[in-house]
Amino acid sequence: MEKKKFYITTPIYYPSGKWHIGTCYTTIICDALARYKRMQGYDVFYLTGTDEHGQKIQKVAASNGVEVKKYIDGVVDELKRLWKLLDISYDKFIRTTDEEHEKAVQKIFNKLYEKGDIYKSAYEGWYCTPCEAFWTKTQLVDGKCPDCGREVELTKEESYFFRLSKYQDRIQKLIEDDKEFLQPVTRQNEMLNNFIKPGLQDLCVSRTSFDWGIKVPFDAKHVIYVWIDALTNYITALGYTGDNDELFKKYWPADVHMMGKEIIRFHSIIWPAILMALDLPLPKKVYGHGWLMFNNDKMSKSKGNIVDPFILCERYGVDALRYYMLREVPFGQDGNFTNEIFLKLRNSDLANDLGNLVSRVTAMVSHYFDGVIPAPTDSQEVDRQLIDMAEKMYPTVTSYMDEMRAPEALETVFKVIQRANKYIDECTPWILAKTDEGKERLKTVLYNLCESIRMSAVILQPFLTQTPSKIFAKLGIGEDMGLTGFDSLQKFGAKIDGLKVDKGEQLFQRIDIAKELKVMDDILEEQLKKAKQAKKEEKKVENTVTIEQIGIEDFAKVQLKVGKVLECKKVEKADKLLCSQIDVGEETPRTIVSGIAKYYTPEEMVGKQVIVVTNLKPAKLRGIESQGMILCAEDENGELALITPSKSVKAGSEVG
RNA sequence: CGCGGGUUGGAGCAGUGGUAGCUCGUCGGGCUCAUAACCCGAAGGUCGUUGGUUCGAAUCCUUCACCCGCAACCA
Repeated sequence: MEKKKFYITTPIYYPSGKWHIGTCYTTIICDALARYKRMQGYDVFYLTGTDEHGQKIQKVAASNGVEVKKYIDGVVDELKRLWKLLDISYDKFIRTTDEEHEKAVQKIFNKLYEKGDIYKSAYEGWYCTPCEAFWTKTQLVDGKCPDCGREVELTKEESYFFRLSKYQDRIQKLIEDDKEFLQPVTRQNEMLNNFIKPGLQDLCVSRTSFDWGIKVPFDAKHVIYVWIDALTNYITALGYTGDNDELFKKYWPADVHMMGKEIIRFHSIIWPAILMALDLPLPKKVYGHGWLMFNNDKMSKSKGNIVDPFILCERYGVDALRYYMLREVPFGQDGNFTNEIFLKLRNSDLANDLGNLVSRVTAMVSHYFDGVIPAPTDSQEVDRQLIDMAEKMYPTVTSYMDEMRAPEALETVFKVIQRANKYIDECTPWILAKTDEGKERLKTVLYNLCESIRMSAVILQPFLTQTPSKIFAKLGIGEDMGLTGFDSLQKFGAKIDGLKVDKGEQLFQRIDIAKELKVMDDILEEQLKKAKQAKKEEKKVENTVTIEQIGIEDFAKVQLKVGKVLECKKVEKADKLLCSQIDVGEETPRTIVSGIAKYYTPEEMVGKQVIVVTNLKPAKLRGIESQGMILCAEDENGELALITPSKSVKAGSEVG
């Protein structure tokens, strides 16, 4: 009989900067799932890769003064090194710059074009410059902007569009009817209410504003935009439209697309629509997991609040990191990463519970039976509980893993490990060892312990990649003995007696948490400094490269005046906007809307002197016309600070 | 009233109508095989607020407050 297949994917990552621990999270979950399924006998295909096109990459590479492909190659090499370090068992690593992929994307684009699902059009809209909005003819009121009532301009910009609207009904039905498709369920309503029900717009799938991408096959001016370029990797990686599409025939549709919650929208709406247009089966599941926060703050490259996974692995081991990721982030919710919890978890679960259990058991086998695992002789009621738990472990873990609940799966295993520790106390081997009668009983006790450890190690293999084999080595179990596969978990009582244990080194050294925390803080601080430095450099480059010098006559075009805030209130339904009445020395005060509500309260604003750009074209913001702009300084974190004259100056005074 | 989620012992969470539970931390005890580990016990909560339904509400309905996502907005 042919093996059942299992196709699992991570998103393809964007190589615009350094890799961090959040990137590892998705990939490690997928890896555990992939390994789990392999051990269950599935024919698994695990895909990951990188999304390498787009304007941003082009820019980043330019600011580093490197050729684009060269720059990406460097970052991708680093990523592959990271996956190697973390024992990621992917079957294929796809890059959107792979020739195969590029060809396939062009074919797909063609196909959709021929079918009529991609069409060339223009933003044949009437553009209202102040509102920065396109309107269709029917939306116009008396031929003018429905928002601000001003003249609009007929603008045309050519683009290719994907007929997403055509698939609206099918997508809605998919999400409403197939409860398995989008997980977790809470996301289903979010998608339906926010995006699908309001109506899906056709999607612009080409750009002319940059050229780092795959060309539209029949119109070289246009570059294919991310939707069709990136999402299709899941099928092009299998050879779809290629010379050899055996993999595609075998593995598609995907069993799981795993991803962070920020991109489920694209995977649950756009991607299925593309597949529908191609007449291909849809993936069985799109799973959006939560984010891994760092100290309850969103991880971000620019903030520099990232823990370098290379450092973590080096200092504390791959398994410690894998364990954290798989154990700590609950189903469908955000998890939190802190150095302290990381170290505590490593100490308590891995060192104290698991490591120490293995130590004490192997030590006893060595002391009392010359290192040879004894055969069990009798069975008592106390043994029952331990054996029961060990036997139930595999079915329980399986049912959790089927729902992708690694935290609960691991919890199940560690319950057995804890039970084994308790079992030792209940049986008091050190007392048994003192009498002949006791020693007979001790054989059974130690056998039971060794067998529990073996079973736990077997089941831990998809999660931890180093520890289980170390445990097998300690128990004298070789790979070819048939004692390390899932089939050996059906029954407690494998033939391990007679094997020679080797106490060897501790599995996990305990860590002095206070001391290590300090070390990590220092490392982090170092990183922060570097991040800031890098940011500065970037700014410098920007300033010298992209900002051209202007003459005084250009500057004179901008009219700046001192204004005094008379009134200020929040703009309803907008959490960034404040609306102020500002006296700039004119007859009536001006109404100015600014995006500073996060940093200033209306009360604070009143009475303040500010610098106002007075000859800026008015713009309508949230329905209020803003007649100018208040100047603010913005730091690298995006924090805003008002610019104020250092002395009180008459309202309306010129600035310049 | 844009959509959705949340508010439970010091911390992090589980618990959808019937004696309030888990992990960590704290305190006390036990043990010595083991990595100062392991095992046992205790303290600690009027389950955000208001009103209601019910024999009975953390759980259902209602009021308000605060927090967090997403969306919008950010000249």
